[in-house]
Amino acid sequence: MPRAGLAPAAVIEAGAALADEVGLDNLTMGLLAERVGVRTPSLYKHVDSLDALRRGIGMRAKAEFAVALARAAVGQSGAAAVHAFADAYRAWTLEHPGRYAATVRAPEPGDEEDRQVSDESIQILFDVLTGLGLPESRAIDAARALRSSLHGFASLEAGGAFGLDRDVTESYHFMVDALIAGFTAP
Amino acid sequence: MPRAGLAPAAVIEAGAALADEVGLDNLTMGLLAERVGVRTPSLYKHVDSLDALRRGIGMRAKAEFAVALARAAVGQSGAAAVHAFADAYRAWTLEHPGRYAATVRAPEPGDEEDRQVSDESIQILFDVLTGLGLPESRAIDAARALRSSLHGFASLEAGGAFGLDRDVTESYHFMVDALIAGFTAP
DNA sequence: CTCTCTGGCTAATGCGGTTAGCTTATAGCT
DNA sequence: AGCTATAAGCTAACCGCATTAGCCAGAGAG
Repeated sequence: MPRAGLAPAAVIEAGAALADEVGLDNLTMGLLAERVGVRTPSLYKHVDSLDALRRGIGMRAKAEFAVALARAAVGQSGAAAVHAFADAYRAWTLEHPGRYAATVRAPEPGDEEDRQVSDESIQILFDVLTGLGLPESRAIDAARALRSSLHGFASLEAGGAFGLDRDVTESYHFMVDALIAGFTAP
Repeated sequence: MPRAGLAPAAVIEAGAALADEVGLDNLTMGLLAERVGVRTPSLYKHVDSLDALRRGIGMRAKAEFAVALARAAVGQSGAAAVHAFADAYRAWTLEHPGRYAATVRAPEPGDEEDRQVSDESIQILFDVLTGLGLPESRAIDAARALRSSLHGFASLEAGGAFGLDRDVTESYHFMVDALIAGFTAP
């Protein structure tokens, strides 16, 4: 009987791809096993549990997401950097809905590895916002506001909550513009 | 053997309360059955399925949420109305996390009853925003933006994503202020 | 070539949702 | 009050999915 030649990283990667296709909530050990050409129990030789699989997908996704965000914002400054960041944010979530859902889970308390990866995107967000010239005391507020808005928009869009005909991309740009204007207002 | 005297509405209500306690995702037929003092299969005399239960909780919650929002905003106008709306939004979600999670699910296509209840909150949101004197063409954009931001904030806060010490309520007010300023900016 | 380690498999457990089919409390009628 | 039909509850059973136990063989190290 030939081996499938799996490795934990390959299982996580396949899981991430599958999550994008069927949704993180519908990701099942049986489905993933079929995808990688193996029987369900064999997966446990590579991942500890379904929960561990989700954590692995989440950490991998957080790292990929941070790279995409950084690449988009690099070389830009001020409002343009914020827009580039926001556009990359939305594009990535639309392209990788399953991965994105996995990135939303906050790390378990004490999970240093996860916390570190999670902080990467936050750091980029901070860097982008400091380019707006915000006073130090408002940086955290602005970061929370922008993150909430982008996440909420992505979450609602993915859930099909924007029924009206009006162009969704335009609404997105309007929101980001409004936030930038509000951040830098007197 | 005495009857428990259940009714569908009572089951939904108990389910909503239980969802607030354990989280919508952890709401189980067995748990709810125990709560209402009945064996699991007996629940099916009152609700068609777990999914139907969630729909019922969602519709009930949407109606309650709309009432809370309307009550908060009534009699106010302009920015004050928006703040009252936003504060009521956050307070309600913190108080009813399970119910709130149930309100997020978009209605199934063709589910008129659900769609109608879902539209109530949206309508209140529109009414509050028109008080800002927005041009008609921007009303939808602003509604989407505010909803996204409030939902995203609530969602992240519930998920424990705001780790830093900085006061969360202040960040929330900052976000709402920024949006209002941005909406009404030139 | 052999030994060991490890990935893969089958069988089995347990939980959660759901269905089938029986039993009887209770409402409504006479 | 007695009779009956309906419907609420119950037990038994099924199915899907996560997970564990224990066996077997492929592949690399020597």
